[in-house]
Amino acid sequence: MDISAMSWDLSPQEAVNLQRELAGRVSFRPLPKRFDILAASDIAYAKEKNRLVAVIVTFRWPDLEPVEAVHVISPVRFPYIPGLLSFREVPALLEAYELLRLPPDVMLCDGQGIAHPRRLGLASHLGLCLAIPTVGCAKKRLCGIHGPLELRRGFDVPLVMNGEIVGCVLCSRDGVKPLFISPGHLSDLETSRELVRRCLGRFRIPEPLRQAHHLATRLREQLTTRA
DNA sequence: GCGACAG
DNA sequence: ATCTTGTCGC
Repeated sequence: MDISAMSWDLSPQEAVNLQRELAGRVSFRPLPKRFDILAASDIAYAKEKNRLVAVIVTFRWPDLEPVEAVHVISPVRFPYIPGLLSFREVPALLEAYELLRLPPDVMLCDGQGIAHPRRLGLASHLGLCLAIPTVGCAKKRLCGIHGPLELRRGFDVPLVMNGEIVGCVLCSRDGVKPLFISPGHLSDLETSRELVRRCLGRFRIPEPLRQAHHLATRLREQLTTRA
């Protein structure tokens, strides 16, 4: 199957079948010890106009100095269905990716990696399409179970699915709701968690994702405020 | 049948 | 995610 020529106009059932097939192609390995560019992606929706803004921002690693930011605005053509988020967001992110002048070495995604019912969350799906390492960083749990977590910055507990550890639940700041970290593609449990830890600033959301989210929101405003 | 349910 | 007002806290 040729991922680059993939059709994105699928029925939910076809999407599920595709996920089952693609999940077997996800691979795991430690993220590179050293690399130059980290990317973070996010999407904002202009509900009224049925359009979305896909944003990718890149940073130098490990200092996190901004490098470039790109975005695309495109129509929403797949409904939100828990477990099928990637079919709604990945197509636009692939378009945005083409606009980057400097290809990133790793991408942080706003959603799950393999912590997914069929082990193919947004981060895994996107990483597979781009053939680059990705890490999933979600604000809520999709599936899996975990024990109690002490709400102190840096603390984490394993996220378990069917007896297997698929990620971790990480407290990014004292007293806040935890993040759900899982490997996307070409990454692993430990290096994914450490990458996110190194991206933590003074807010709950890791700084790169937070900036991508800010830009997406700002662009959505323009879309709503203008003609 | 009854919840749970990324963004 | 989006919509939406005031409000509690550092």
